[in-house]
Amino acid sequence: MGRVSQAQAQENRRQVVAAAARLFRERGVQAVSVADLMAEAGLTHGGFYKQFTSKEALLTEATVQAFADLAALLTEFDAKRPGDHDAARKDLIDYYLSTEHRDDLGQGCPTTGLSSDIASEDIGGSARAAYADGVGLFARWLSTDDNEDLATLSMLVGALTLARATAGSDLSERILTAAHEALPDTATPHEAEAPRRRGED
Amino acid sequence: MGRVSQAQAQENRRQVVAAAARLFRERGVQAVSVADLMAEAGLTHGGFYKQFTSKEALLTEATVQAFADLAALLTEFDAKRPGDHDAARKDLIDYYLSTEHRDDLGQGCPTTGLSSDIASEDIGGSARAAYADGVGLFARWLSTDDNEDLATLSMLVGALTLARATAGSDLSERILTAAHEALPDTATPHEAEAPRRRGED
DNA sequence: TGTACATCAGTGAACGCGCGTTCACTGATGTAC
DNA sequence: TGTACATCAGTGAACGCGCGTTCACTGATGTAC
Repeated sequence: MGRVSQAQAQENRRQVVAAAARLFRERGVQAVSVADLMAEAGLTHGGFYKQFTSKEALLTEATVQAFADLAALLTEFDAKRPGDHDAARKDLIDYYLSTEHRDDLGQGCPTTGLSSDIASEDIGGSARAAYADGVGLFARWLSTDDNEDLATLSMLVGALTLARATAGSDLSERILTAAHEALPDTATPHEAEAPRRRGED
Repeated sequence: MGRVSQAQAQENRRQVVAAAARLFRERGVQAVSVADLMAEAGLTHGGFYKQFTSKEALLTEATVQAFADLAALLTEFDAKRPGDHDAARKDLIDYYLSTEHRDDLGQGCPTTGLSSDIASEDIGGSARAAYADGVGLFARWLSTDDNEDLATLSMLVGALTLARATAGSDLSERILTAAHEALPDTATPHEAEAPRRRGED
């Protein structure tokens, strides 16, 4: 299996980044090996360093990718409620605090899913910067005016984090419900269907 | 260096659990080796299995210990405001959302500090159960009446999680401030001094 | 109280294992003519 | 369009390393008498 076309190489690279964006959220950076990531694209581990300088560098790319996917999801929510951002915001909150989202780490919000791995990264590093950019984007979308809603974002991230860590206890669902009811003007049963995300490969 | 007194053995064990409670929060379970933990108590790694059945079993004990420390801290907050739980609650929130707490992972809140490692544990495992118990305890303390305040807890955990992951960006402080202002009846500048925690060894 | 001996907390070498990264090699791709 | 050759994406063995766990051993502790 010699050289591969530039288009194929680019596609392989894309798949590795997509796998990282998913698996890093699902299991954490340390629990996913370079070999695991390459295998997701149907490759062996040796070629990894033809595409990436290190596993850590891939984390930055995966973070950028995960937040790009989130941005696309937010756009989708807006598209379903043309001209009514408040309704889209309400829909997003319904989805965010659903048990479906709680149980879907790989495709779930990178703000929550990557927080712990990013917190372990060096201050000043590119992964942290990509993460902070993504958080800013999300917070701005959550605002009902032209600011950013960091308090709502904190509530969402905290409730999802806690619901995941207490999954299996009845606290888990009660946390999601409590957070939902505490968010102003969005106190409705949270059964909204989640928009389908684009498939990964 | 042969056999050691039962009192000394018990004290060594206590120190290893204390080290785990601190380092697991600080760096995460995977980033702390059995040798690291034993070294904190001045021991070599080989004796670990005379005291614990596995590293995972130690996580359960460390979780219990970390939440016991949190409970003691909450009691301290109450003791400083005799008969005025609401004031104690306000003090706790000031501390919780301070930059000092953000930067003090090892001694900081286990609800936030252990959430990611606990989420990776098996559902039904003892570490998860210890964590859920601790979350319940904290949520009950946060209530102004006899219930539990899971929404406030979500806000606190989310803000601290985000502030830590965005440390180095100006978002970090703004998240702490925004969460503080969003919590009802506690909107004051967050400069409260933190109670001193008991030393570790 | 003193003695003989079993206990067992702690030591340090060793185990098998998986990791991130490197590297000589392969052979289809891409290009210069 | 066809040919000769340089490029380089991917392979798979190998590197050094650190991990969780095991184990034969040590020798002070704790106990039975």
